[in-house]
Amino acid sequence: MTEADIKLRILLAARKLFAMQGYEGTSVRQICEEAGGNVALVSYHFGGKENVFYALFEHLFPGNRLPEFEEEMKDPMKGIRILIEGVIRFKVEDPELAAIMQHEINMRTPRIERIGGYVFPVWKKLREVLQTGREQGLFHFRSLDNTLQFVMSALIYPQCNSFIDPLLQEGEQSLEQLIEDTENFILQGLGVGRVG
Amino acid sequence: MTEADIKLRILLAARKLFAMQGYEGTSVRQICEEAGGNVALVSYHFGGKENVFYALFEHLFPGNRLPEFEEEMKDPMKGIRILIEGVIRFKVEDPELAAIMQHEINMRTPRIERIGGYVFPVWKKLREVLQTGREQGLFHFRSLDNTLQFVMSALIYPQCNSFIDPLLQEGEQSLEQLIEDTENFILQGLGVGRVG
DNA sequence: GTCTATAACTCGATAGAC
DNA sequence: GTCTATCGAGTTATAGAC
Repeated sequence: MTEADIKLRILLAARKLFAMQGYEGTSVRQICEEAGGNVALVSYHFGGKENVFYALFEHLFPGNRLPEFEEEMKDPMKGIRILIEGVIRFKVEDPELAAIMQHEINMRTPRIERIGGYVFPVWKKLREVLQTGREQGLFHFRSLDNTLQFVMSALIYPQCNSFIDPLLQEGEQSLEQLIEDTENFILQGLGVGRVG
Repeated sequence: MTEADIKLRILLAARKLFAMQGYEGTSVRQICEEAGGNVALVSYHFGGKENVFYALFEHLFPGNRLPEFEEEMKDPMKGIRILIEGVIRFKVEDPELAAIMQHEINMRTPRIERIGGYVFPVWKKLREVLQTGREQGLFHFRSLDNTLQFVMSALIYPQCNSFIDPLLQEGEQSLEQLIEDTENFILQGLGVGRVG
């Protein structure tokens, strides 16, 4: 068992447990047990529970790759599609980190400020795209603030709550179908294709 | 200080603290300190921390008044407007209880099942309204499951996160304006007025 | 690098005084 | 009805053995 092994296993164990129980609700003991190591390893490798948390974002959050799409973002239609697809893919591929973020934000935890540093660039870009799209006559809405929140909602919220599964009846669907439905709802909500 | 006084003060203190810190993150000691009473009063009046939690829903959740609108719900357009307005008003009038619910759902806490008993009737009604509206040719969408989640998202998520305030720029708005914007986005998203 | 043992703390709950 | 005092079980963190 090399150092990288146990460090990574601690990270993955922490992600799993933070997602299920929250940061406060998860003990260092639990993390190390899940990772197959000893209680003291968190202090030794990360210097405390808090640093394990931030290491998750440093290593596993894909929003850091946003600058790669700089060019496509200049076209609002391309831009909003890329953002929709990117956020949904993130949520499906790493539902645990997504749940952790949603929880931290909802609870306004003491870690929220540093989390903002990771996620704000994504939503700022979405805001720009909505703004540009309205200026070009593609999107139609009264309030940019509210619209930003509606679009964020449709991206963030669904599929994050197995809680509401009893209300659903259609069973499994493909990722592509989900992305298409989301695009349709959001673009219609933005009044794409509307006259005036 | 009568019994009702301290019981109510404990409830309000618990609501405030659960909203800020979550159920697990809030100690009985904190609740009693906030309520201006002693640690033992929770055990005495409620029989434990858990019963304080459920008492919040029993006494303060307005979704229990849903049956009053049975008649209006038969018209999908009236129905969806009532649900939109009702949910938004609840969130604005009792943001703490709303935050508690969002947190519990997000974390799939051990209390989630009983919470479902309070909130599922509301979302079941929304599902019915969407279904009926589609059958009547008013709404247009592929997946009822996904659409239900998009509408729920636009209702639940916005205004719940002061976290994203740094991304907003338009300042205060009236409740009526918020309801109107939400209605517009959702109804457009549902394809109201679309041909075919 | 990983462990055990333990210090120092906070938690929920309650017995018993008043 | 409300308090103090306390129990037992949990927590983070770390000193020191190996």
